[in-house]
Parts: sequence; C-alpha cells; structure tokens
Amino acid sequence: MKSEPDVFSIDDLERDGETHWDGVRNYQARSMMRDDMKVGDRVLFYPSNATPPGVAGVATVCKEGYPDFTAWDPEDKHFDPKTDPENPRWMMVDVAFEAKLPRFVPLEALRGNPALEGMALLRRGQRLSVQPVSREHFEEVLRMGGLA
DNA sequence: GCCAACGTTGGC
DNA sequence: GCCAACGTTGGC
Repeated sequence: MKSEPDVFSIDDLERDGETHWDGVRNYQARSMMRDDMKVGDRVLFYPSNATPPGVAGVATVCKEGYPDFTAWDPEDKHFDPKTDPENPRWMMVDVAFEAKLPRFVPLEALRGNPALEGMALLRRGQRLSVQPVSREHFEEVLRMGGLA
C-alpha cells in the first residue's frame, strides 16, 4: 500500500497504532480492499512521492472492507458527491502497525533484485495505490529490509 | 518542473 | 460504444 509521507507516514502509523486507509478513489484498489484483503494479511508500507521511494515497513489488516465514510463528507479532500450512502462506492480497510524495516528498501534496490521480477510495483506506469504482492516477493522484500 | 502512463469524463 | 480532452500519479 502506498502513502505519500507528507500525508501519512510509517512514523504516523507507528504513533497511531492503526489507521483507516481512507481516500482511495480508484476502482481496482477499492475492489482489492473490499474483496481480497482479510484480517491478518500483511502489508508492505510504501512511501510514494518520497525521496527516495521504497518500502519502509510492515502493517497488518485489522478490519476488513467497509464503506469509506470520508466520501460523504463535503469537507473532506476526497469527497465524492456522486456516491450514495445506500450503496457505497468507496471502501477501505483498517491496518495496524507491525514493524519498520531495520533497513529501508529503496525502489532502486527492488528494481535491481532479479528475485522480484514480475512484481506489480515494478511494472512501468504502475500507479495503483493498493497492489497484490506474492508470498515469495513479500518475503524477499522483508529479507532485503533486514526482517526475517 | 517534466512527462509518461493511465483513469475518467463527456460529446457524439 | 468510441475516443479526444483532461486530470492524476509518481518517478526522475
């Protein structure tokens, strides 16, 4: 899962313990949070638009897909006037802090590791803020970061 | 700041 | 349903 560090960083997650992953307004990402993510699933926390971008830590899903109520709040940056509270369009999950990686793993290092070939994050033009990661790739990233 | 990639919108 | 215009993402 990607987050811009100016908006919400791994340190913010560590401080808060857990958070609503609100504000996602992309159907593919919405569907993954709604359909695929289960309590206990582990998440790589990726600061995007960072210098450098990369994987900073690990979180776990602690609440499964439910309506992103910020979509109905006209004051919210991600307000969507077209979503119907009776039939919510945007969903989110809650995630809990697990760990910071002892060593931050920059995007450049991910790209340089042949074991990560095929990872969705490394595809050209990949903009999805929520993406699947295979077990093998996940464990490889943890190894690179000095965990497990 | 640039720009490639890609999603969304809206006229037809 | 097509597709041009436009907006956003995000690495560099």
